[in-house]
Amino acid sequence: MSKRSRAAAGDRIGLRDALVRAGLEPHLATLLEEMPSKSVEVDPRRPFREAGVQRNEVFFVESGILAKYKGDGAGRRQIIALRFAGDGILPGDKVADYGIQAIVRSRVLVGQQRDFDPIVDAHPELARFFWKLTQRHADIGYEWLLNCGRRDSTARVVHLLCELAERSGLDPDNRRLINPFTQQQIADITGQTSVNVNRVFADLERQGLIRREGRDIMFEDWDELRRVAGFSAAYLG
Amino acid sequence: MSKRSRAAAGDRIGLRDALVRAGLEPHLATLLEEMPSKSVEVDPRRPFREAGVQRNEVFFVESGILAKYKGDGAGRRQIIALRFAGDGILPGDKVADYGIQAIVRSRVLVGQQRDFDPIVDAHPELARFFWKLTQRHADIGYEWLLNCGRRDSTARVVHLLCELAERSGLDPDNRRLINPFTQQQIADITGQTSVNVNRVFADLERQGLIRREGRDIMFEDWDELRRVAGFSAAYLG
DNA sequence: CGGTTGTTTGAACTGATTCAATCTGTGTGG
DNA sequence: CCACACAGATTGAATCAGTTCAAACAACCG
Repeated sequence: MSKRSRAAAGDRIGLRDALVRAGLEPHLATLLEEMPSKSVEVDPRRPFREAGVQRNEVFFVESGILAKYKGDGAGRRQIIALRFAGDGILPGDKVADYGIQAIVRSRVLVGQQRDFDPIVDAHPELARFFWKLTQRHADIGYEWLLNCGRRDSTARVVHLLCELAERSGLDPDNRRLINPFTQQQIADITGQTSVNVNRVFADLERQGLIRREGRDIMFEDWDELRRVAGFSAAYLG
Repeated sequence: MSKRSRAAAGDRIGLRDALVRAGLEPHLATLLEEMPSKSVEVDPRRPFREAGVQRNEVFFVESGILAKYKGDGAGRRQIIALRFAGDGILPGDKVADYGIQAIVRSRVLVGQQRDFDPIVDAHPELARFFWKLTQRHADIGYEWLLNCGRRDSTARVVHLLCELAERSGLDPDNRRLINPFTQQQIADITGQTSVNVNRVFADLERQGLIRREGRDIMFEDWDELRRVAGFSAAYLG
């Protein structure tokens, strides 16, 4: 997805535009938008789709942010991926082993796999487009894995903030990041506890690297933050 | 990829067969195998491809195991994905931010992107096949993320062993797992130190859950191991 | 045999968790 | 406007899982 010049996390753009920005040919984007589907408002932190059931659906995020998550079987929860406006959650060939929740109030286009598949079959470029999109999602997943596996808790949190700034299109001179996450959600993404996330934030603020206003975050020292996070935007493609 | 009835980690099967087993139409598999390419022996734990350079190559594993890895910029290393026989490492549109190494001595078919792309363009089913394959790889990556983020060190190690048993096709009544990994590599996959991996193994053996002969591992109590790992093979598709 | 690579063990340390309590902001109904 | 409930943020104290450092040991190979 190419970078957007100015678009906050909660922005509202049409699905077609979002797909075109993501690199899809306009006429194919139109096709997808016109696919039989319903557009749904999804409340944050409420059940939307549970894991473990057969789901024959396609989702496209029109606005807001969705999270895919998995449980470890003992109540611990890991958010494994985020989907921003224009991103999709595509059906696999098996029972979905992940649930879906919204991070912020989101508008989601829900289609049926039986309507989606024929369109893809009829337009080979779509398979290629979704292949590339899946590749991008996998690459982000790999960076998250590096994050959880090899970085300390401060770096993990800051890395997520840097990624969020990139993906939600913070402009470089505007230092305010509109942070849509609760500390618990940041914990679920970065593989730690909300208590520790809170301590990390307090530390960062004490060191003067960030300043906080409510949930939002001011990047006081962008370069130093990138450094402590070991952040390089390369993996975002 | 469908399960193989009997095939150890180091087995030697033709690429074509491996691709067909992975679900590809025979004539398409033939096309890929006949693509201009060279077949290379890759030594384990030696540099094969470094991160950060433009790579216009496609790789298909003919035999053995390849690992994709990333560094955190401070010398710490995370293995982010494994590729078994029949798996491919497909080119992205950007500079590869990961390196490649072999886990065991492997035979790898190396092709050029400029030869690969036209074949895919000419055969739409290939785009769909690789899309599905990428989706599978992403799903495995997500499970690894859950592993690193939410499970303790014992569960992480055992989970990897269970996955290895599934992916390399251990048969259910044969309890011996031919383990190709050094403890350092297991540490690099599960996000911990080799010292701790060693302690985990010693614990598991002390508890009678596994027995070790050299590097290989006997599953003494398959059910209990799956339980401590929270392992369910669903994500492997 | 010597060199190299991987495994094992101990002791000290520390980053992060756990548990529990308190505080803050926001929305709701009276 | 206030009282109340609720979700999320903050803090402290105790604990523990996993790291770090360092050294010894084992297996393999030319």
